[in-house]
Amino acid sequence: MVDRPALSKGEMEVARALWEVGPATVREVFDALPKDRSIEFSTVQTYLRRLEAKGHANSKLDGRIRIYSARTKPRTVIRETVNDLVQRLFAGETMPLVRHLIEDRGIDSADIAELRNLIDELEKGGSK
Amino acid sequence: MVDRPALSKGEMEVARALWEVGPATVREVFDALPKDRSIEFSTVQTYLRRLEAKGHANSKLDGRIRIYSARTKPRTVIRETVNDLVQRLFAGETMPLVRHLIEDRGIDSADIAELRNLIDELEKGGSK
DNA sequence: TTGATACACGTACGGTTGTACGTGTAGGTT
DNA sequence: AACCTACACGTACAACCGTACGTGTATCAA
Repeated sequence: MVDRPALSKGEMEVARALWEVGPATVREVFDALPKDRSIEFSTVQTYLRRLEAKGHANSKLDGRIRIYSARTKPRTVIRETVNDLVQRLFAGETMPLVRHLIEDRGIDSADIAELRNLIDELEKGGSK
Repeated sequence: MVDRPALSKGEMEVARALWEVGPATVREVFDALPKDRSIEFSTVQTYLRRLEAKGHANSKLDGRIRIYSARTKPRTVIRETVNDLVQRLFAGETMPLVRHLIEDRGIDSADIAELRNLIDELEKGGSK
């Protein structure tokens, strides 16, 4: 469990794109970013470099093209990021954020169904 | 709706404390921070100053003592922060985060009950 | 073979952030 | 009166962030 530096916002979105498109070139990561996200190719390149510097990615040259791959799993990064956020903005409590998400951002009926299942499961199996 | 600069992590936790203890002195905000949060008084002072500079707080002198009060509501800051996070880390989707919170951080049975109510309400009234 | 294209890599630069110290002074304590 | 304490306020400073440009070079199209 090496303690890697936290990701900045910009790094995070590039990391997410990298998770999505798997081991990939800068171009592929760049293309995987939301198209309304106006950002230069070279900026993405910088983020990938920094991601690697922070130990969140690896890269190797394939010919003259550099291939990046994620080194940390989404789950890990999400956990650390969300834990930090909950700590700072909600004094460590989970539910206020859950409530906010559901009430403020809204979820559709398919999500409601899924959520119902989720908590049914929790109630059944997961005591602890 | 003046567009205020986003809050940094440190500013956020101080903002949260300020919301909690209402108009308050630096000392009161300082004391409202989790006691395991090792931080200097003067650092909190700096954060409050920055919060004010960013338009998220006001202050006035009451005799020798400066009183800070929040200028933005929790809901607003939370909304902006969470929206940004969801955008960057979850490509804009709400449910993966909800799922993460419930599965990874866990909620107790009281919370489950509350959640059930919440979605019952949603299903009943709120179509849209 | 000569451009055009694409990419790697180095570098940059002002702004923000985390963290805190030091100095001056008012108000309480002996 | 002489201290101690608490706070305001100014200042600091390195690291990190967002953002990107420029230069060199390999590859592809004509």
